[in-house]
Amino acid sequence: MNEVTNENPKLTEREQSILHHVVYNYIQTAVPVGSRYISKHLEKNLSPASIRNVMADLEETGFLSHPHTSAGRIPTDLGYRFYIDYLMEMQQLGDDEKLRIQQQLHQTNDADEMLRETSKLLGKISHQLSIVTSPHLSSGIFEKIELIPIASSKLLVVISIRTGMVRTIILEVGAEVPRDHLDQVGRMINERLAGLTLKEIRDTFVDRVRDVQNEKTGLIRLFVDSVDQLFTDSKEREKVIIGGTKNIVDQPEFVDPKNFRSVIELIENEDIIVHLLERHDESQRNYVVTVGTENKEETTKEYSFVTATYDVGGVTGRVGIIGPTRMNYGKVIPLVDYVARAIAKMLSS
Amino acid sequence: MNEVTNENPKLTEREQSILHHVVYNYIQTAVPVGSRYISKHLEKNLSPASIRNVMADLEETGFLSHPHTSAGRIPTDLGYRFYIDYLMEMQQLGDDEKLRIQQQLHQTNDADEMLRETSKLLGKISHQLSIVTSPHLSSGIFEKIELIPIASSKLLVVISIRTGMVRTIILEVGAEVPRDHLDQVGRMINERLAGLTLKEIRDTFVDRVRDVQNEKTGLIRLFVDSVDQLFTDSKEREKVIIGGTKNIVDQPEFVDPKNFRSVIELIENEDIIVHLLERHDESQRNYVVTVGTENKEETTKEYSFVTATYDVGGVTGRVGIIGPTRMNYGKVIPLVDYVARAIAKMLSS
DNA sequence: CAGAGCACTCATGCACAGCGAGTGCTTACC
DNA sequence: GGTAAGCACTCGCTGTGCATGAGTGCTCTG
Repeated sequence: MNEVTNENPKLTEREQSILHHVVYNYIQTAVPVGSRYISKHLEKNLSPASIRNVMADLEETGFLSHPHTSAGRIPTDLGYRFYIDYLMEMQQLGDDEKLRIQQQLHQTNDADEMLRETSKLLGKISHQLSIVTSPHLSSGIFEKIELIPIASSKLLVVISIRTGMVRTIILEVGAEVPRDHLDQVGRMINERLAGLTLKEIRDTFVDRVRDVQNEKTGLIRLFVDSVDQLFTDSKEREKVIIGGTKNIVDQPEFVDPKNFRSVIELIENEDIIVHLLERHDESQRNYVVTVGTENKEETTKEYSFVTATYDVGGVTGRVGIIGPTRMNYGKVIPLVDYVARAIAKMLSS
Repeated sequence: MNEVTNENPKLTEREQSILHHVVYNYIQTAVPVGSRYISKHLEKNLSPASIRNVMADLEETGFLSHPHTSAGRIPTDLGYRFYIDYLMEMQQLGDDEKLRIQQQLHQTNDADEMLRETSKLLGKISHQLSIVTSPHLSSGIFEKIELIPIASSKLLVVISIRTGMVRTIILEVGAEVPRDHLDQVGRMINERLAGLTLKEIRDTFVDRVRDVQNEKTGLIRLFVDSVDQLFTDSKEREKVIIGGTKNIVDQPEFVDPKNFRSVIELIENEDIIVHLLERHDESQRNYVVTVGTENKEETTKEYSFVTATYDVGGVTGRVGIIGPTRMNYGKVIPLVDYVARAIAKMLSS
């Protein structure tokens, strides 16, 4: 754990080594780490005083800080960032953990429940809060629509996505629409929307049916009005599964009830999380880590997010964990990454 | 608030009056109440010493206790029970609160979201944890079934309930089944199950289709095998919506992190709550209150539950709140009751 | 530039005292 | 016999003072 793994721009080797130790130890113990301690554990023998000099430099550069005069140093968000990018070694995932994850995934074949349970497990293994979003259907490709009358004024709309997912919505229709007319409208929609993604449909549906907009039963008009409801996964708005609250409160940061509040705030306010996940989604890389203030939100400025995308034929979702910035990134990142791949594999089979 | 509202068996009028004061004040302040305080506020002038005597009696009978020698008295579960049954006055619900509830209910027409938001509001108004269960379909009456092929090996089953609710399930069928055969099977099932509740169907489906069990495509066999999945509301198992965590942590009992843990335990372990709600369901009365140890569960022995049923044409669900035994029953009970009625009205329209 | 020495700063823990709320008990009164 | 007054006692809570120790910053020397 002491080698510097990657090349990097700004810091001398000694500075890096000491920063590494500070971050590593602080992550393990949650106690500010002092010069004496590092002096003892550093392979290269340096006196505490020398180390203090380096530390002071690192503090000036913005990688470290200390809570009060006579306390050890703790990493700043910038310090964590440097640690993650250049110093940290990924920890291999244990075989037993892999096994637990696989078992959990195969325990049920209800996708929703699978995600929920996996979320719980993720929380348990990482001792953090875990988040899982249901697959976004937006980028899924439309296969076909079916219209089934189920009561005089109710219409069941079934939309199939190419990967095999299905979405059903109930619409209120003004008056009863004859079966053959329904079939006819259905056929027409199927022809016009074939091969598009749901997102494309949302954006262009009005144009695509403009010529038939005034069709007699008002059905097309109803569809136009409900296009958001129909082609937006209702789950997208709210369905972020949060689990593992029990685990995160064991973290030493939560002896202070103030932090307690903030985590509950986070759990209740799913919007914040959804918002942040969207930003993660824009990234190209497979997994994304944001540290503390890097997520602009005030509420989350003391938390880090590690998320990864799972992709099932264009339909994607996210899994990840949330925890105090002082988190074991080296362990959590491979874990999240592994779970994401496992879910993708599971869902595509 | 000082009149004794109901007749009751065991206690003298003075004892009741004092018990009333102790419980009432403790609910308001969360501070053990002493004899001196009561002496000052009691309309009938009694010295602290006399009140202490009565209190000692009440303690012996099991209605009061005190945490340590030099502290005031706090009610036991039994004390709360007596208070609820005989002493308490119901508080009228404020017009503004009624308004907020009505507004919330009409904000969306998605039933699930409506319940979720109402739960949040209930938590906010009561400053407690709120629980809402989705309607149990079990006692709903089957209206019709429809079978729609959506992919070569997938079948969408749509089950309508008389009150207008609809449940959709996707089944994997071994091989493709021709459309006309599907229709034929659908018609048959519709005939045989008409007018039954889902629960009855679950219990007797096998018998009702025994004669056609070996029909060529294996469709009936598939239905028999999946009867639980088809006719049990998937939501029944898990769908209890818990909201208002943010509010309950403001309660003074949660300055102790130990209690914090227990409430999180409760939230994560929905099973416990579901289990308790089942017990509440058996009650005949419209609303049910259980205090502390009255719910046998170890985890909930410091919490009280107030729940009420909402009933939409035989399909029922529960709404309620959970909080420390020291809760404002006089306010919470009418609130829960009102919300239950409002939801029922909302859903049946 | 490394390291030793030293003064200084704080957080933490502990013991101790004082306060005040409240009780229980005894005794006196009507 | 119920009511009240007096008094000693208990116990939690708070504030203070003090010792401890970890850790720093700075300076000076090799």
